[in-house]
This record gives sequence, C-alpha cells and structure tokens, in this order.
Amino acid sequence: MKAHISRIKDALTKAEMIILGADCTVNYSGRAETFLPRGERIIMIKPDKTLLVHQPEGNTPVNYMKGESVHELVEEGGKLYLKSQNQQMQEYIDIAIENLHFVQTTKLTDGQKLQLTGDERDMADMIAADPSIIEKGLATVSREEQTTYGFVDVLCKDKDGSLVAIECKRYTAGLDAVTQLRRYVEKLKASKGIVKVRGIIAAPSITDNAKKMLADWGFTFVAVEPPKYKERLKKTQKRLGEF
Amino acid sequence: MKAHISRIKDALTKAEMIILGADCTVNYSGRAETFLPRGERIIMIKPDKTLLVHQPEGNTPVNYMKGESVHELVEEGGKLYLKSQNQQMQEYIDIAIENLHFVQTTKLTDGQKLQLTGDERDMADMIAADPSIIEKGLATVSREEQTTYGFVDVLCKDKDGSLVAIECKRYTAGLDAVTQLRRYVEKLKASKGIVKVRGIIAAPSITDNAKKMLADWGFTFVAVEPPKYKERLKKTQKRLGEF
DNA sequence: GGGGAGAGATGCCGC
DNA sequence: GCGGCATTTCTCCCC
Repeated sequence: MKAHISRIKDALTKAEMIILGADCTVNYSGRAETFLPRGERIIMIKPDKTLLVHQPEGNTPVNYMKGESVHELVEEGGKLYLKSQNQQMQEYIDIAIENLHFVQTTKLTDGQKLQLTGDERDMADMIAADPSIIEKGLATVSREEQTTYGFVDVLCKDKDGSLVAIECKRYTAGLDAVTQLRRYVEKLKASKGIVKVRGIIAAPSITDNAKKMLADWGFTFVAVEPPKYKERLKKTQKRLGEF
Repeated sequence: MKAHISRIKDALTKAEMIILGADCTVNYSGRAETFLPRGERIIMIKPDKTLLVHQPEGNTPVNYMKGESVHELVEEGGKLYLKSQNQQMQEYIDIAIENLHFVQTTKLTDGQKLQLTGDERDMADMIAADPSIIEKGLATVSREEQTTYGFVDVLCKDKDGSLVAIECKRYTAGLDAVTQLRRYVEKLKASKGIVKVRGIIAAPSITDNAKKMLADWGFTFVAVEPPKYKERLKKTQKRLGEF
C-alpha cells in the first residue's frame, strides 16, 4: 500500500498517466451533485490532469473532472482518499478508496490528432460543391451564411432565382431540424426583404412529426446519404457481391 | 509478448476489464471514417465489450466502440492487431499495436448506479411545486405536457386564467430554447383552439440574440438558478462568511 | 423500438 | 470569451 501511494504521488508530480483499479465510493459537487455507492471501478488521471472514473459498463465515465484540475492523495483516519478540485469550474470530487487493487503509471507520448471524414461539414461541402444532388438547377450562393439567428448550412438559388436554405443532418431529421430551418428562412426573408425563401432539409431520413411540421411551413425534405457512411460495410458487400 | 497476448485473450473470454498501454495506430469505419496516426494511448476493453481509446489529453475517448462489440487479437505478418466490430451498428475498429507497454486485466464487481441531483428535471420539479418562483399567481397544470411537436416542461395557468408554457434550462438559454418554446406554444394554441398562450423561459441567463427572438414572439424570460448548483461552493463561502 | 430532449454534456469554430 | 451548433454524440424516458 505504501508503495502504491508513493508511486501515485510521484506520477502526479511527473504528469504521467495513472490508472487505478479500486473499490471506492465517489462524491461529486459542482454543476450538480452526485453520489456513487461503493463498487469496483477504474480511475484514470491523465497527464493533463483530466480525471475519469469508469464502471465496468457503458461508454461514458460515471464521474469525471476536466483537465487542469488538482488531484491530491490523502490519508485520513487510516483511510485513503483521492481529492480533486477544479478551480475554474468550482467543482470537487472526493473518492474514498476502500481497496486499491492495482496501480499502473506510465509516461505517454502522443502528439497526434484524429483525422475524421464523413461529418456534417463534409456533407454540407458535398452539397455545396454539387447542389444538383438536392435539386436540378440549384446553384450554390454560400456556405454557413450568417444570420443573427444562426447560420444556414448551404444557401442556394433555384432555377427561378428564389433563395433556397438547406439544412443538413447526418441522421434522421427531427423537430429541432425543422425549427432551425424555419428560423433561418424567416430571418433571411426579414433581413433581405424577400417574400419567397424556400427551405429544404437534406438528411438520410426524417421523423413523421418533423415531416408534418415541414409541410406546415411549406418546406421540403430531400433524402441524402452522408458521405463515407458505413464505407467499409459497402466495400465488404461489394466484395461479397463479386463472387 | 506471448504472455501478454494469452493474458488478453483469456481476459476477453472471461469478460474481465482489460487495460493496455500501447504505441498504436487506429482506424475506424462506421458512421464516419477516422484515422489516428501512431502514438501512445490507453486502450480499455470493458466487461460489457465497450472499447475506449484514450490519448494523454482530453475528456473524451479519441476512438470507441459500443458495448456488445466483438474483439479479436490477431497476429498478422509478425504484427499485433486488435480488431473490433459491432454487428448492430456495422462499425469497425482496427488497432495496429506497434508496442505493448503494459497489460492490466481485472475482474470488476459493481452493481451501483450514480445518484444525481440538480439536473433539469429537478429544476422543473422545483418550479412545478412552487410556480410563484416564476410569477405571482401562477398555478401548475401539468409536468411534461405532451404535444405532437414535443413536450412542455411545466404548464401553468396565470392569475387571469391564461395558459403559460414554461421551458427550463439549467444554463444560459440560447436560440434553440426560444424555438422550442415557440413550437410548444403554437401547438398548444392549435390543439386547444386558444388564442392566447404565454411562453416563459426559466434559466439562469439568456443570450442577447435569444432575448431578441423572445421579444419578437412576445415571450418573456425569468432568471432562475438551478437547484444544487455549486452547492459545495456555497457551503464553503457560507462557512468562510461566518468568520 | 422510435421519438424527443437533456447532459455535471464536450468540442469546434467563428466573431 | 461568448455564441451557435455538431457529436462516430450518449443516455434517459415516454409513447
């Protein structure tokens, strides 16, 4: 135990990655208040002082603290506590460690950034580059046209010269997508003093309610698949199809 | 190395928590496509088959895979790969492991759930229990009143008998909060055939643009602090104030 | 299981 | 720094 403690303290000063397997209870106080009764979890303290507490299940950490937090390992009344606080956010975490199963510390070297393709930006770029995907005769006017009530993903003119605001969604468009579009169309009408501005939602699909609301406002939906979506699956299927 | 590999494979079959420190490159294909060049990271495979890849910085995993994924450790051409796939989501991750710094496996027992107070639900409950916080003479009609275009956080009647829709936000209300409120108010008017329905946003603060849009629609803003917000800080300040 | 909305959201980009 | 918005969002809850 003594060896564990000194190893953690040493790693904290050296800004090494620290990973603990611990039987513990967790209290958080800050933007809200949480309590996690005793159980076995993984505690991770990153070189940038991010703290993560992970349960055996689920994607998201059950408790966490932003980078630049201050962590301290203290012994009080024969018990071990990990006390963390973030001055900026005025947040606090106290972890009462009942049992320390293992301690792993390591220096990590990694300056790489994730390269991602196929997000909403790519989808909007794809449409802006060739708006005929949406409708014949469309011509792109601008990308991310600013209005005081937010920005339009892709702004086009149709073959009749009417402005067309296009809102892109990578997933099923819901009510929020329609209200967003509506906001932009209204603001465009007001700011430019035009009566007719069309609105289009470009997404792979749309919910029934959103479709109704879209109809209420005279907008339309165009089914568009986001780029790079399940690319590997498509390749696999193609390969299978070749045989 | 051989010992590492067999330990990982064994832990996978036993559904133990697996944590690797590895120099690796990561490819993901599914809802999008990502590539992460070589660097040192922490790889975590949970008992429920969630996969997380963490860089030395930041709160969120750089790559991940939902639970119920299938993970396989394979050696190809003298190199070690961790190949994961999720059948449901049609997603794939390949991790090329250049160097395995450490392997940690452990059985984790934890059936506990996080207990949280101070979220939006608590805030809405607080207002519903005593709507005079918002305005004198208000009486609560319902919580989460359903409309086809979404549900109203708190529905009240004012001293004149007019319906009042209240939208709660724990943080600074933005444009989206106003459009949400607008949606509900319009739907309430339509479904109940009433001309006058008031709209109120209850939040600690509101952005300038949202305030303008609120005014455009004849709605109002009431400043309300969410419950339990920075509770510990308040306690500390109170204690300090005593001296 | 889909839809709607919050999250102790986080992170990114633009003004 | 605030604001507006996407996220491989995730997660919960209600229909």
